[in-house]
Amino acid sequence: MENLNDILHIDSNAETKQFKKGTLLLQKGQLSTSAFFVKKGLLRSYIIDSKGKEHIFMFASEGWIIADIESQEFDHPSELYIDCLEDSEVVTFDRYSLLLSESNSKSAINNTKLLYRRMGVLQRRVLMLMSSPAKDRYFYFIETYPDLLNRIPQHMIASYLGITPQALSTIRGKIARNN
Amino acid sequence: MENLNDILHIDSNAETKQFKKGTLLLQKGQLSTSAFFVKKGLLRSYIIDSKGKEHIFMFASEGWIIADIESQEFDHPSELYIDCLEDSEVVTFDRYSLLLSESNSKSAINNTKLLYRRMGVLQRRVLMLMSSPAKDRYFYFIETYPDLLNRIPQHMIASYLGITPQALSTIRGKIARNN
DNA sequence: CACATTTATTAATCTAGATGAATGCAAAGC
DNA sequence: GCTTTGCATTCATCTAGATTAATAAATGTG
Repeated sequence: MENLNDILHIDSNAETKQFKKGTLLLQKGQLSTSAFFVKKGLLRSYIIDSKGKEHIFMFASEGWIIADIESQEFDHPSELYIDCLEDSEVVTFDRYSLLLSESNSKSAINNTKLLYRRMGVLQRRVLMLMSSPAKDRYFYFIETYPDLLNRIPQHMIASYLGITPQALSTIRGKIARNN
Repeated sequence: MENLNDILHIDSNAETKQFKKGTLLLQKGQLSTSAFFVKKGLLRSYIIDSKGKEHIFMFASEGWIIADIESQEFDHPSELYIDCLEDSEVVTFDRYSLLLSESNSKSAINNTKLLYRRMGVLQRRVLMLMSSPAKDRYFYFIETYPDLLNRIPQHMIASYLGITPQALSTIRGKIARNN
C-alpha cells in the first residue's frame, strides 16, 4: 500500500484508529478537511434529503479513500455523512497533505492516477444514472463490486443505485424467476 | 492560463486547431488518449444509448478540458462522442503528458487541484441525479452555468439534466406561470 | 430465553417523467 | 422567395419506480 505510506510519511497527524460499526466520522454541517483511508472494514458516505431519505454516494472498503470532496473543494459545510458499516480501522489524514505530497514525484504520479481512476468511476456512475434502468445498474454493481455484495444490506445497495428497497426487491424477484 | 502553458510546454505534439461547429473530435469505439483543451468555443461529450437516445455528460467552454476519462483509465474503446457546439479553437494533447508534467511541482499542484475540483462537481452531479427532482436540477444548472444558458439549445440542457425536451419545456412553463 | 429491531418480500395505488403526435416558428439552404 | 430542417411548446397516454402498508424471517440484545 504505497499510497498509505506516503500519507503516513507526510502527514504527521495521520494515525490509525479503530471505530465500531455505526460510528459517525463526518456529519452534515461540519467544516472538515479530513479524508479517511480504510485499512480494514467498510465505510460509506451519504446524504439525507429534505424528506429525510438517505442516498448513498459511495462505499469504501479496504484500500479506498473516502471524503466529502465537494464541500472541501468549495469550502462549504459538509452535506455528506460518513459512517462505519463494519468495525473498521481507519487512517485519518488531512486532505491538503495529499497536495503537498505531490512534490515527491513518485507518489505524485500515483496519487494523480488514483484521482483519474476515481473520475472514471464517477463518469460511469453519472452516465448510468442518466441512461440505464435500475435493473441494468444493479447488474453493473454486482459485476463491479462482487465482494461488497455480501457485506452490505440490500436496502443500502438500493440506495446506492438510486431506487427504493422495494423496487430492488421486485427487480431481484423478476430476475430469480427469469423475466 | 497557466495550465495551458504547462501543457504546451510539455507535450510537443500539442497544437491549436480550428474546428467548425458540428465537427466530431471523438467517436464511440475509438481508442484514444487525447484530451481537448478549449481555448475558444464550446464542446460537449455524450453517449448514444441502445435506443438511439443522446445523453450529454458535460459541456466544455473556454478554459475547460474534456475527454473520455473512463475509457482511457480502463483501456476500453470510447463510449463517448465529443463534438463542437460552436466554431472552436482547441488544443489537443496527450492525456499522459499531464501525468508527466507532475514532476514540475508548481503545475503538479495546479493540475491536482483541478482534478479535485472536477471530482467535486461530479459528486454533486451524482447526488442531484439521485435525490433531486428535475426542476431542482434545472435551477441548479441555471445558477451554476448562467453563461452557458444562452449558448446551448434547450433540448441539450434537458439531455444534460437527464430528462426529455418535453419535460423541460413543461417545467419551464410551470415556472413561468409561477407554480 | 423472550422481545425489539432490522431486513426482505409482496401487493395496491400513485406520480414524475417518458413517449408519441400535432402545431407554430424561426433559421438555413437553395 | 419558398421550402426544408431544427427547435420549442402543448396535450393525451403510458410506465418505471415511489409510496404506503402488511407480513415474516433474521439478527440482536438484555
